[in-house]
Amino acid sequence: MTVRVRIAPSPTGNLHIGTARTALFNWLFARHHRGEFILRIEDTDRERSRPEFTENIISGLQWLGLNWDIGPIWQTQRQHRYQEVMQELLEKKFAYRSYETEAELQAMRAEQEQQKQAPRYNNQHRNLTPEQEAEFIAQGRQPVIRFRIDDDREIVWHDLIRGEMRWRGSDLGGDMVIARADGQPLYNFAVVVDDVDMQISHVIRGEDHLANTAKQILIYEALHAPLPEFAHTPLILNSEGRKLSKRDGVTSISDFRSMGYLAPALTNYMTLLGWSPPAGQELFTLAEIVPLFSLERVNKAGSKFDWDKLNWINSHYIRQLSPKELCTELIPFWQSAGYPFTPELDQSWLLPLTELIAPSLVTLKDAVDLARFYMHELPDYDAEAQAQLHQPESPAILTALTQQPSPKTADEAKAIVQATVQQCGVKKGIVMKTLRAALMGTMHGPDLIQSWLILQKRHYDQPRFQTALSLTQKQ
RNA sequence: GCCCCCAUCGUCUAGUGGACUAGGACACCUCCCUUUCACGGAGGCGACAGGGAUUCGAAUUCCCUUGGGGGUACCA
Repeated sequence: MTVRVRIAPSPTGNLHIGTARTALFNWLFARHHRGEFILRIEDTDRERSRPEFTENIISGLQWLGLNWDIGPIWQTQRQHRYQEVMQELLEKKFAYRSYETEAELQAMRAEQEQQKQAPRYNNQHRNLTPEQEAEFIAQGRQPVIRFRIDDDREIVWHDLIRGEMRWRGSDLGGDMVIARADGQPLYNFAVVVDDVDMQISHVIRGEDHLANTAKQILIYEALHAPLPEFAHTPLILNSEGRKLSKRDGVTSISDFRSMGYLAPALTNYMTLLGWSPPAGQELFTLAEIVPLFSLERVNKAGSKFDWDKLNWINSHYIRQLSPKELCTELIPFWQSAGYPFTPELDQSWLLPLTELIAPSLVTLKDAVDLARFYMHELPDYDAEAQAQLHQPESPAILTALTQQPSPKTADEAKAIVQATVQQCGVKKGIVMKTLRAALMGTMHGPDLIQSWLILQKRHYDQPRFQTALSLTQKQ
């Protein structure tokens, strides 16, 4: 059988990490089986769908490297097809027009709730006479179209992740609306028409669709269409253990990107949420997962999103990059921080700087704070650094340093430190601390010798010694 | 309320009746490296929700309880 899967996001928000993970699993499944992956934009909800969200979804999938073979296909472009199938269902009496007003439906639900019953549609318009229909129409009512769901039906399917699934028709809430009063087709109907037309072989989606699958199977049957395989993946949960939603803060792929997460880190982490490789390794590229991926190894239980682990994976991928590659990633972050530099002209110090701070980066954005000390002629001297500069031996050490030429190499820098140790008769640690305070304005940071060499290239070292020296006098 | 799903360290997970005194990863703690921070290296802490049943033997099978989650739209 030819494998053909799809990701079907609705453009009512940015590309959500849950959608992205479902896309990822579909993509991996398609690539593993040398099948096809389709992108379908489910924009039947016209009030909530926005073009900018479609834009965000498409660029997000591209950025993650989840390329599709067919699409994007917009559901709104398939209106005529839905009307056609709708007509067929009406003619064959699988569907009918239902004339309740919103208020009547609400009243029905309220009464059911009061009687501690499950809210459901009571199918009261299932067999209206032509006269009754004419009466409703005369009243100006706009009908929805409902699909018949027989209470005594049992729906059974074998889920590729969950095994045998069984639903009673009576638990599906009565005849379901498949088209609104304005004629717009609704999700459960449009999905089936599309999946049938597009010959989708495997429907892989989140477990929040379990009940929808039962309903959709009924539509497949009415259409005499072959059933695809179904696989319902576990959900990504927030720290409270609930389905991750927009309200949980950062959940869209574009947000992760602007926070400085790398695409390979994100796909690696998302893969680990609910799936594990046979051999147990945890770090792998998309290409490495493809031959290993199978739905059999997908978990049933939901998994909590864990920033710590994502951070660890991201820092791993950052360290995998060459200084040149990493620098290219970092430049946009430095630019939006407003740092004054010219990417092409300043390679001589941007590259060593990148190499220097690379081990400290968890996200690309961390480079903004870490590079701050090298971007302007003078740093801000924090309290700790000032305290160090107020030490009795500081003036002598700094004076000695100002009398030395700026070092061009690490060896020269170390020699200067050594000479200063001799000249001032203090321990090396004292010289290093004073040097760090004077050069960096803070007592913590990347390797001091390397930092000095970068500052020297910019001719920032001597001005900093001078400034530090003047600070030793102030109280 | 009703229906459905799920249940191993704090978190992600391995485990498909004996190789389990339950393995790995993240986080956390200790030590080493080091002028500092980070990286790296070596250790440590830490889990089968509870109760029955099946079996010579159960984390693994079955049942119940408990707990958690999802769904229950003229959203997707």
